[in-house]
Amino acid sequence: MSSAADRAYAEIRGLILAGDAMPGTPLREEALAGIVGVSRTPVRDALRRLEGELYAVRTPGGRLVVADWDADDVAEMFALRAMLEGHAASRAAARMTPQVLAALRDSNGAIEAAVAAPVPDIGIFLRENRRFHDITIAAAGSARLANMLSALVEQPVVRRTAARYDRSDLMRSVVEHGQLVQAFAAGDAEWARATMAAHIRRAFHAFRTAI
Amino acid sequence: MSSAADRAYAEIRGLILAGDAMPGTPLREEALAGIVGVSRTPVRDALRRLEGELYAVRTPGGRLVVADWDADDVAEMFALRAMLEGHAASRAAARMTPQVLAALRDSNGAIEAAVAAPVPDIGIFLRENRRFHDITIAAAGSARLANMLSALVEQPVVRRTAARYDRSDLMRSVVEHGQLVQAFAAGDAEWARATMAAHIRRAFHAFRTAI
DNA sequence: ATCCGCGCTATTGTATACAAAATGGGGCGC
DNA sequence: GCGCCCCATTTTGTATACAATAGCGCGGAT
Repeated sequence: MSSAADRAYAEIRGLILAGDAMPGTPLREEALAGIVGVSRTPVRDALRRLEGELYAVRTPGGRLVVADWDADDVAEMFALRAMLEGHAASRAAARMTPQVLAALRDSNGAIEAAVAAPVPDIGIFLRENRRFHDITIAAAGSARLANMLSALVEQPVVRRTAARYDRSDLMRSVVEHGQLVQAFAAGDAEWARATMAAHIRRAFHAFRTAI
Repeated sequence: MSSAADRAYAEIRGLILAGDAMPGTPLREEALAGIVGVSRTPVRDALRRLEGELYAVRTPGGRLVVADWDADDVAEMFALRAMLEGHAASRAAARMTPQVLAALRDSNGAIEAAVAAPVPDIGIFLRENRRFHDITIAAAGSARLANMLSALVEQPVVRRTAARYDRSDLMRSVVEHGQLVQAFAAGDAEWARATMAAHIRRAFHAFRTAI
């Protein structure tokens, strides 16, 4: 895979998500090339991807600036994610295999262990939470769906939310994942869909109160 | 906007959708550059966009080939479109204005006229149908939603379906659009969502029987 | 005869040079 | 003083040259 373009993508995306590049900040190719340490060509590739994922928007004159995520857009992202990931859960339930089910149980077990520790390990929680959802999306068996969701799963948003969770909040995630596993085990697509949608909408409201 | 890159995008996309480039056909940058009459640089831009929209997929070695749309993927596209465009209709209903409503009525009036003509004009039908849906998506006021739907609205798929419509099929679209307008006029988001979802799922089955 | 390894070729990735276009500022006219 | 137009500078778009890498075929050994 293309190393320079990928590094540029990751680094510029990082700048945006970390808040180092505020909304409205112009994304100048040459300046970014200097920062990343590559030429303009891979930077352009990265910017085009970021534009496609709406991390950047184009001014009338063709210049790119960091996109502004207002509260409405965040709400819309959660709504879309609830819909699409609910759909993914539905498909996954219909295609569930013992191996995938075991992987999901393993992931949720790791989350539970991290939460049950004397000092809950947020790092493990985030990593395994991500893995749980990735496994579900992969189990849905739709490349298109996975592609759409990839632009929607904002790890930093999840992180900021999780950082403020107390133990009972974290445990609620474990319980909800457990409910999802039950729905998957039963092969009940609608149960899985509804549970996933509820899980994500709860996360949305946790996020809202967190900020 | 960038003329060469856009022409390359449109032309390569056209090759894929027209069936001139069958699934699995390698998309070689230099060859495409020759066809379009530009250099590799804008062709690369176009290919990256097409890759993001899953018109092309990447082989393990980094080469791009035309993606294969099997029946399952088409079904999934319609399912996603029903979900997302239903959501768009819901949002549009909540944000409806007299101006947008008038534009939608105007569009559907044009469709009805085209269908009612002694020889139904499929060209006008397709153009105005597209406009009707575009107005709805724009009225939803979500750039992210519009962005996702743009990769999902396969005009050629619609075209192949519409080409086999008889007058009663075409008229059914007019009726369904009329129902949507009613839901919009009432500002009933859930009515609009359900009507749009039903409209698209009917189109899906029309497509299935057409092929 | 088949399988492995080597090297060649085709293809993509990256850098740079050049062209075109847009923004911003300064000066001119009203 | 205000507004507008034009030019300089900055920034993006495109082309080309070069580098790296994957694929593939050939030849040899077992």
